[in-house]
Amino acid sequence: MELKRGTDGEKGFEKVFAFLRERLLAGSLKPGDRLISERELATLLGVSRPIVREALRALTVLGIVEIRDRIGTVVTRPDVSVLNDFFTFALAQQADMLDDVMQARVAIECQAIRLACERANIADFERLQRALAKIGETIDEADAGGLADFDFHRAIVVASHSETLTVLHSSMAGLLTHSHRSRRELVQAFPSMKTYLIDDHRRIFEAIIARDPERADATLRKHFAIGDEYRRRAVVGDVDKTSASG
Amino acid sequence: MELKRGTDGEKGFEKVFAFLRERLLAGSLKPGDRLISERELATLLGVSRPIVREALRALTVLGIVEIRDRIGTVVTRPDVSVLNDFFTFALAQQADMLDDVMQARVAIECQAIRLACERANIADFERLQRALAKIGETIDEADAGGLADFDFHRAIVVASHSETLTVLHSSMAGLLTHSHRSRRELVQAFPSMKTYLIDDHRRIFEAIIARDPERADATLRKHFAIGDEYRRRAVVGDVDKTSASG
DNA sequence: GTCAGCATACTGGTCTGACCAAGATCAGAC
DNA sequence: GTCTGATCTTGGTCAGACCAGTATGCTGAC
Repeated sequence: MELKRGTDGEKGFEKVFAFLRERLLAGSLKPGDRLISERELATLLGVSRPIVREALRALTVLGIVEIRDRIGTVVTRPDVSVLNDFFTFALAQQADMLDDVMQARVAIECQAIRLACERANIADFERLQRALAKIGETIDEADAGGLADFDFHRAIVVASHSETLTVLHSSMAGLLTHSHRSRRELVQAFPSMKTYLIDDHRRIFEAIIARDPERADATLRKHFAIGDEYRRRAVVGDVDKTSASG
Repeated sequence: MELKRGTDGEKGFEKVFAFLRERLLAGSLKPGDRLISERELATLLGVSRPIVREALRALTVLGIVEIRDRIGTVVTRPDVSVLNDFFTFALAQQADMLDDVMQARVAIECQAIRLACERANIADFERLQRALAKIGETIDEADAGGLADFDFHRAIVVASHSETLTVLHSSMAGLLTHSHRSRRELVQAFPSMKTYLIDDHRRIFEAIIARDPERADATLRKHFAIGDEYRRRAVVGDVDKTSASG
């Protein structure tokens, strides 16, 4: 990595950032710790306060520290929001990335569901069941339905008890909700989707209950594939109730 | 999202950040564009220059813009380094996260290999083949061997032609190299690993050549599982040449 | 002795204005 | 028309200042 040893060579910002990074990585600065004040840091490193603020702000957007007004700067546990921001920006500038992100989402979820089969506990099962029920109840509503769909999938990832997977998954949350919602809007055009949505999710749920990773993965994968298929058909205007297309 | 409409309410930093974020997300600021100068931005938004710098610095660490000394600030294509930084920091503070990250790595790679089966071209095949050969050549070297191993796996992800997967994968590169290297050190203790390493990678390669996603995924997954198994046995000192354990 | 209340030191949040070094630009010399 | 150099502009940084609240501790009342 480009972890330059920061004795003196760097410019102001780099110096402060490297200084803090070292402590952070070495563990001498742990979550919960309060940093010394901006002024002290400035004099300590021989830079001006604005520079210190730049470094602190940088760490803030990275979710490493939190600047509390009139309190001080404290080290926080790494947060998701960074990835969220990143994906948000990245996506805005490359719309074609959306399909890519969906692939990543599939990757995360399929791995999560395998872990979920091993690690899920009663609470996870209950959460999944509730989400499943909600999907059935909101099948005709685009907004609520999309949310229920999203909740179910999130419940899968949560059940994996893997923080990293959860973080990655939720970092794509913004995009996923869009996707889920638009999928629900397709329900109007594709009545057959209702069965697909309900049955698929139920089958996925059952596979987790059965603690069968292979089946769960395969079912989930198929679920995504069918969703893609519907979306493709929607694009070409091939609706199953032979209505007019755009 | 917390995309507050930034007319005036926010504090200085938020105001500038929100202002730029809007342009970035709306697409009026595209990669390659040069922002107006810090001074102009400051007067335009009614804040001081240090504040503007904070916002620009924040965007910099997010990999959205690049501040070029004495040139100006330009919008860049979203970069991996953010995720790299994030994972680096996150991992430093939660060592237990490493296993989690490995799970994410498996997720990414298994998805990537499926895509690779569909999308890989001749160049990808050749890259894989070269990496495979390298693995055979460097089987007795810890460093070079670890690198060759890593290259092969990266080649898989590259062959998926999915930028997001590639980004995610390489963001975990730092950790993966460690993992690959320590695995190679195990080779000393487990002579049987040589066969495992070479044969497994070859089987993976063949599955991609055959363009069989299911087989490729399954083989890769098994590959990881066996690696885990070796690592577990190493921890408990169960070496296959009945040598002394630590 | 205890506790409320206020003064003060300290913190982040921000601004102003200034200086430096070097790329960018354009006028003027050739 | 081209080349060169002064000037403008840009980022990089600093110093010092003010504000608004927090935290602390001292003081005085009880």
